[in-house]
Amino acid sequence: MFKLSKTTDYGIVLMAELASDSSRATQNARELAASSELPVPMVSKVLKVLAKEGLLISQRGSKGGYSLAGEPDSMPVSEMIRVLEGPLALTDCALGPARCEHESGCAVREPWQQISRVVEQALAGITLADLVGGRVERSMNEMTSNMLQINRSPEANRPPQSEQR
Amino acid sequence: MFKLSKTTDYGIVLMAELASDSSRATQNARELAASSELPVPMVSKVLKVLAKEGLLISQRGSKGGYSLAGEPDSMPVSEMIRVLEGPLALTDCALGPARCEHESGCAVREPWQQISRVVEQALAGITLADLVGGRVERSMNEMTSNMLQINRSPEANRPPQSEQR
DNA sequence: TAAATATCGGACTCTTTCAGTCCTATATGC
DNA sequence: GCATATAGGACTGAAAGAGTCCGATATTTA
Repeated sequence: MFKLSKTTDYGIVLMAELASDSSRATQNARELAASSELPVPMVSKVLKVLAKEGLLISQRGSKGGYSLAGEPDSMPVSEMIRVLEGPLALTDCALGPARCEHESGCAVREPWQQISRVVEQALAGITLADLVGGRVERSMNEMTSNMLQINRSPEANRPPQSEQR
Repeated sequence: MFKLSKTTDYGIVLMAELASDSSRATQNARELAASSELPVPMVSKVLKVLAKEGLLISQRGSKGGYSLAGEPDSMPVSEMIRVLEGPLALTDCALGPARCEHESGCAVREPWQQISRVVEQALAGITLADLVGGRVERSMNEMTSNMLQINRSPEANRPPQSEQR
């Protein structure tokens, strides 16, 4: 149905939970499960992934737990999605060349790659700080109107720049 | 893995196939399967959905087949995705209120709704004509830079964190 | 009218992914 | 040493995905 997995959903909720209460820099899985009203084993599983991928710092043993590995405003949503969900690609062939067996016949391969990249950039422009600060709505509306306005321009001259990452 | 289903992928390829060859306004499932190198039963299944949803016009009987229901430049990608994939919602709670059982506790519900909407708008800004005309890349790059510029508002000034492993 | 050709509307199967649980090993604080 | 955490798996049931197939209906052509 073109939606994120629950794992990713939970992961971002948990990150937001950690970011929203700076008085408790480190919280363990049980505490986070309680405050987010999510099942403990699932929370534990997600936190492990986030720690392994470097978005959280884990502390073992008694008095242990998890804390953010960086500042919320330097943690883009696209990064959380990437580590929990895998690389963003709207279709298989958007993952790169030689992924699609119908190379020659497919006319929409390159557009898909571009579109995937745009979605990723949109998600890269929103950080954890935006989520907990409620700043998303305003910037989103401006963003949207600008996007539509630009894409509705029928003819324009192509700037020969291609941005790769 | 946060990607579209093959059904949707096929559907857009088929729409593009129909849009790219205006000399044959109507093509049947077998012809479209041949030109797109996709299995016939699957192509047939997808075309049925697109016709039922009003994106294609179907003609039964001998000499029958499918044709576009409108002009390619008035067929946004978001619409094709919606009819084949269902309503776009990155998470369950983005589908609307009363979808999430953790209403009071969840701090990121509204941001998710906004983010979903932005992704949808991004996809609404690209039409079938863009796909077959290869116009996507140019407008996409402009769009992206504008989105990022806008979102980099007041206090959030930082280079995007790019974490490689 | 009869035959050939297409779509229409399902049901159906097989496979893969998802969501969630559970267990053992290891590290840490007191 | 013991209680408490995370680390890293394996494991299961449920659900969605991908693809096939069949009978019914509509249309063209001979």
